[in-house]
Amino acid sequence: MAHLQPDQTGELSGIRPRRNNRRLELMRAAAHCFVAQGYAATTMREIAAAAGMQPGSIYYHFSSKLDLLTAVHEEGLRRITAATGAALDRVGGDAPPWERLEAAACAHMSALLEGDVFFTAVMRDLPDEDTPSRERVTALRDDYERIFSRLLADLGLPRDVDARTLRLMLMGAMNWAHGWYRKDGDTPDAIARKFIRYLRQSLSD
Amino acid sequence: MAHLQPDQTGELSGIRPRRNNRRLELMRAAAHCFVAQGYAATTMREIAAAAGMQPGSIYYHFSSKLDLLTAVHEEGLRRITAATGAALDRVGGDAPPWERLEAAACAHMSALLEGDVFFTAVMRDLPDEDTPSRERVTALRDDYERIFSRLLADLGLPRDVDARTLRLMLMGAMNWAHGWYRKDGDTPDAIARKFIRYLRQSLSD
DNA sequence: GTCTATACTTGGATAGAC
DNA sequence: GTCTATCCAAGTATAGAC
Repeated sequence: MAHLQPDQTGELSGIRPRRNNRRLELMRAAAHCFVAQGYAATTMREIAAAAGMQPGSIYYHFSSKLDLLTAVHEEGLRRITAATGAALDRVGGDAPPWERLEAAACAHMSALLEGDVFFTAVMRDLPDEDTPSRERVTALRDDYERIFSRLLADLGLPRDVDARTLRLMLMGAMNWAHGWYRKDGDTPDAIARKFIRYLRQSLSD
Repeated sequence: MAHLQPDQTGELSGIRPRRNNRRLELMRAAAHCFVAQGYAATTMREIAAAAGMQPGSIYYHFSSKLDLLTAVHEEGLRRITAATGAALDRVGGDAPPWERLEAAACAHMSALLEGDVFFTAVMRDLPDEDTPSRERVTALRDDYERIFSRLLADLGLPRDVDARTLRLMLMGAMNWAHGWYRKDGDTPDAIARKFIRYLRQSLSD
């Protein structure tokens, strides 16, 4: 009871930030590889090299490659949920609904395109192998998407607008951007604001 | 000269539809595997089994796994370009621009979600390995995307709308749909029409 | 054109020293 | 907690018969 729930990474919660230090480095190295080449194409040797350790050493921290992928996804989803929530807190609960949606979209795009690799890894390839751990990841995904569901519900959309399809449309547009985003073009925020603007006028009544 | 350009698949052009018959079956089997699991996770043995042949037999038709992927992508891009072009012909060159865009979006979504697997394989994972063949695939991709660029240019958008970002937004929304589409929900056409509608009013000036 | 058989390489994972 | 060494399975690709 004294320690609450010891966080798996020791980073988000701020509790015990130094313990299991290499575990998080390992996850970050893996996330980089997964983003660059995809999960299946990434080898444990590559991950080990990226983390500056020997392949065998990975298995002290993770029981399998799939276990490592799961950890990366959980971390990524936890972070993106926290980042978007923080952005919403910053803009305030009584800000206009479209402004709140824009804030969330900006947070999502910044995280996906310029933030930590954990976010990006989540969107690159979801673990399609049927594993017990997949349920947890799916649950976290659902939690995150619910943020956007609520924001859309608050817009007071016209009755002939299907909020679910609209949400999937927006999320698809955002997530696909990691395939074409270039650092010398629009910033993630600018892209997000354009997306919202292109939807806004037609639907705000 | 008599045969014009002998088509690589013998299917699209209508010339010599029976020759190299198994080659196309093989490509289709491979496309199925690539869509289901991704390129890297797919093995030559699986492809062979799906095509009803022995692993070694593949190499009579294709020199490598990457060669097979390239062929699948080229075929998919050739087909989606043809299908979208045909849909535009059907709706007519002097139809209203938004109607033409809708027709193209419907063709794209139908192809991606319910059409031949070749289309879908193209969107699942692009060949990121640097290979000479990648240039050809990229060129075909560019050709296809140019169709949408032209359609958007014809809309006569307000000056403060960035046509490129709008195109990428729409393409992202569409391509991401293959991750959430269910046969018991909206049809591909219905989804495409919603997407277009949610963009239309705000932007038609 | 397809098969069988197999060469050769790479990958995930383990064992045990330190 | 990390390393070295290694096992074993699985992968791509080839050779040659039919």
